[in-house]
Amino acid sequence: MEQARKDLRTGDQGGGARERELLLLGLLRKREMHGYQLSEFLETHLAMFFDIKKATAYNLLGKMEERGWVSSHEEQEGKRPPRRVFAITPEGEALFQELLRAALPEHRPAAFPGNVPILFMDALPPEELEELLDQRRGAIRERVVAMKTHLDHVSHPLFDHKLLILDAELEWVGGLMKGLRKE
Amino acid sequence: MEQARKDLRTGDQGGGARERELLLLGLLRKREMHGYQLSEFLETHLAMFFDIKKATAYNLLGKMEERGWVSSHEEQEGKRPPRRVFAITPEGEALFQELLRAALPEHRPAAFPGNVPILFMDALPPEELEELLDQRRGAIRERVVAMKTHLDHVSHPLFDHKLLILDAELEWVGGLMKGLRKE
DNA sequence: TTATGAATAGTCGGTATTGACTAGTCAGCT
DNA sequence: AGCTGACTAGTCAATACCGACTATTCATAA
Repeated sequence: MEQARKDLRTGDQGGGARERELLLLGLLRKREMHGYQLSEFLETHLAMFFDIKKATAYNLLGKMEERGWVSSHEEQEGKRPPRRVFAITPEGEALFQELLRAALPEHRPAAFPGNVPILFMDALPPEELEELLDQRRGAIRERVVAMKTHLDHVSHPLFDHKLLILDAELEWVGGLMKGLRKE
Repeated sequence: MEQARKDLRTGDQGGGARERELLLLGLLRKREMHGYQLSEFLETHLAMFFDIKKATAYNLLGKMEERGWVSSHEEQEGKRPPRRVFAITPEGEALFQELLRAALPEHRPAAFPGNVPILFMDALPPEELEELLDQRRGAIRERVVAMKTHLDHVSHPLFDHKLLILDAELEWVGGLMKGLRKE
């Protein structure tokens, strides 16, 4: 009897970095770009929301080209070093549509690694704890301010999202501190 | 002139998986445990909040032992395969204190990879988009329900946090849908 | 003109992380 | 007494990800 085909999903990642591909495809959809342009955009406009580094973008673009979702051609401008311009292919567009419709209705619970220390609050004396939590609140407030400064210029649902989340965290830390004082 | 010492931070990670170490140290602080026990605990009690897999836990424990923050000894129970019991050392306790005080006042902005598709909402016809967003709302609501069921039994600040975040996201998706209908 | 620094366009080596696998033990059923 | 599935206790190969580095060109100023 044959072994059931090894469920070897390696090299075809099991749904992990799916959004990153959606992101790159979506950006290439608006206009073709070279890798550097893409990663610049990621770092200057999207870094607040999503964390993809240059090297990762190049890596993904390479893989997506192998799979036929994007194509690339060299382009020379003056004497600058030649650059590879990436564009989305029809197969890429199809995948984009598919990924988009799959991702939109789903809810991926966010990770808050910053909350680990909350598990161990009881290891600190209450006064010190209160002081530290107050500092945390201050840090969140600073982010809100920084965010609102941006908001004057650009408005986007993702900004609103970030603000709502920050508000929620602010309220939460406040609640923690109140809880401390009562005991 | 000597080159300024290479800023080679490899092998001494630059503040990335810091929280994972704090987490493991904090758990070992309450009582010593063998690796399997630890990873069981992570998967059954903490998976909702933090995402560490078994293999990662073992890996970290190994490294932390090398560095002297935890110690381990073999233990045999009946005929079961022997297991390594990990305990925190005084140096580990000192590190724990340090990491805790460093992490508590900081705010690490959370990543929401699930929001990538929001960037490309305009690629879909409004009716379909509304339908998909409605499904997303449903998915969030289900999580709230699941969460509240838990809350009857255990109460913990981390639960409250999760609920506040879910509420915020619910409100946000609602807002998105309202925005759609107005145009 | 030549040094200095910023921008352009990427590559590469190394670590972190994990899915899948191994291998022994126990409990219950037949 | 033999079989099956669940539990225990980990290991390992393979990928994902990124910090740091290389190398070229352009702007500018001394």
